[in-house]
Amino acid sequence: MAQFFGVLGDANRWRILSALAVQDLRVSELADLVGMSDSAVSHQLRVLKGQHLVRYRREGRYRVYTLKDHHILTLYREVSEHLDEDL
Amino acid sequence: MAQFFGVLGDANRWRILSALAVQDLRVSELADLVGMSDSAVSHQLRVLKGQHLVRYRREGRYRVYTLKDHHILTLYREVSEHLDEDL
DNA sequence: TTAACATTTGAACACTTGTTCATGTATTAA
DNA sequence: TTAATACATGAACAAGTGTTCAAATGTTAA
Repeated sequence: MAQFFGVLGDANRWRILSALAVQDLRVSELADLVGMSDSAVSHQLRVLKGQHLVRYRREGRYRVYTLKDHHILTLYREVSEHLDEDL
Repeated sequence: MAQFFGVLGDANRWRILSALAVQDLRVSELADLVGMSDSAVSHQLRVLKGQHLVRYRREGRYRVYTLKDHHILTLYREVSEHLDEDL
């Protein structure tokens, strides 16, 4: 449980998830979008995969990553509301 | 957002929140319940307070901590379900 | 088959985080 | 007022985390 939340406790990982919420993407595309190196993105995708938050399919020589569980968006909205109360 | 999730990314903080979900507690009681030092609990309560997850009221020379936002329990349940899918 | 491309992997490093320990502050009982 | 209690705080340290860089792997185009 704590481990799962911990994975969501990083801004770059949220950037990756947000990008994937819009559309499936290759690693290099993700890297460009979120402004990280390919390698850093790859490392983080591994972490996200570890919590079954993303998965990939192979397309030619690319790996196209996709959001595995859209529940995460619900989670995002709920926490947003919680945080709005903090003003 | 990431910061909020990061705060939930620690097992000891969840232990504290879980204990407070049952009943309001003083720092020393919390420390006993979760098996941490008073000081460690105090440090973590500060972190939780920073995200408006707990608050306290003074009672005599004690501080009685209480869950400030029970939404957190909903969050817990939702993530539990997500994690159950990972089998 | 070979070269180029896309991504992963592992080691190294700086940075962050959580705990302990010693000390400080606030509150009440004596 | 003083001593004791309850808790907070800050510094210090170990352990954990995220990034970079170099090298390895897998895939396709030439």
